[in-house]
Amino acid sequence: MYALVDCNNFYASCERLFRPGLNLRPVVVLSNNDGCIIARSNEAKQLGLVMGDPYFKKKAFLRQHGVEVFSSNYALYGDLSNRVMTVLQQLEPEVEIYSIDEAFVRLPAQSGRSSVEQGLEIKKRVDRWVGIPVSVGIGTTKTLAKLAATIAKKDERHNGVFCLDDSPGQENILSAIQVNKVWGVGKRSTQKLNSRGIYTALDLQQSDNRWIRKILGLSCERTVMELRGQPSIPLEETPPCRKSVVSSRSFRKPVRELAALKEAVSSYISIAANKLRKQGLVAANLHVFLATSRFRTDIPRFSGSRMAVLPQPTASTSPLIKAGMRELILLYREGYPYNKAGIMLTGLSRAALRQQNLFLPAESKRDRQLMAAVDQINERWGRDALRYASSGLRREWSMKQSRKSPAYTTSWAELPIVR
DNA sequence: TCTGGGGTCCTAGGACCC
DNA sequence: TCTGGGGTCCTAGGACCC
Repeated sequence: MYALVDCNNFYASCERLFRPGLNLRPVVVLSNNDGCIIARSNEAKQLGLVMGDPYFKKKAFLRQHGVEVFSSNYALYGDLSNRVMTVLQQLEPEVEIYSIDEAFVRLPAQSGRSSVEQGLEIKKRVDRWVGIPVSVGIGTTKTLAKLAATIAKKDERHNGVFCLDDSPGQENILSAIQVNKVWGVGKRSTQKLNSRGIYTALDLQQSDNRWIRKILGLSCERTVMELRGQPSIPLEETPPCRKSVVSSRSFRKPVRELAALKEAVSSYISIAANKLRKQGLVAANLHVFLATSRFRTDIPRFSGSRMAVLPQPTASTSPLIKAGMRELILLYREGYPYNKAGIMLTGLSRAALRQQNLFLPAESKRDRQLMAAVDQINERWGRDALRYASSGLRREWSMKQSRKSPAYTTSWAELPIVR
């Protein structure tokens, strides 16, 4: 059996962990730049707040209902996520970390306990050792486990653990689930399925899989097989090598000048290059992109991207910035109020196995040492302690985060004090 | 005034190879 | 009159996920 362990309202639960006074209060967490609501406690859900609601539209409502609002604090969420995953890995031999707040776990058959008992044990242990509430869904495939988890979360009779096995009642349960709730079935596929008379998870399970493949492709055919209890999406314990690294942000307010865009793009490149080095990778290509607001139809709009092929694969910040600046200048059009810029690194390979350029000198040892020194200093003193001048000093474009909680667990200066 | 960020996989079509 | 067959690689766009 597979279990999906899913942290309940993860970001909101993280914020509550160090503010237990908020435990029965409505809490929401905002996306970067304090843009949208991306996490809600159950109380906030009950107030009718929706995932993706723009903050500025709900500000008054939130104040009126005494909702506690947080900017996102990824240092905190990342650290608590690691703790949850560590507990799972101590408890079970096979764990796939699926996202920041979810993991698939294989439940061993010969444990002498039912799978629901094992699920309850997992839930109890995470609660006790980390303090984050989780739901556990169990099934013979990952897709069924995901589905079971939505039931575990919604229906309080199950104490947060639900098993969707092949018992006779399964059909009733599947027939009560809308097809768009199935993992892998999104908005577009739902439209196509609905127009062909398929509305529920049961309808999909009973469709002809060849026919589904013709209409919706291979991925959806796999989903059908999985709904029938036939594993078609394997557990991936060791994550495959990353294929791209992205760094992008919305600006605090629209930016028109090239100079400010250069600072932003330099900063994003610095962040991404550091990520590359941390994982022992190098990139062969750098993409730069630039866009005005998607939501303003009353002003001129522009969105575009350019790619540079680097002279040789690298993880050094300066050649990446050099290439990025060149592409940005070519991409930039004067007179637009840009609201977002970003970069993407692709063509990744392991630094140790990189393909050298026959006609260029290999990257020097000095260069590597410089990067290692920069990373070390920034690890110790914070991301921006030492940075390239091209990424700017005043950074008026930098994102808004007006309601951020302390980095309780990852910064000595911000440790909570117990009296 | 104000609407996030970071990923993956699949498919079709074009370019190219022998 | 008539113009093969079997491949690979790359890219862009679509769809999906959290």
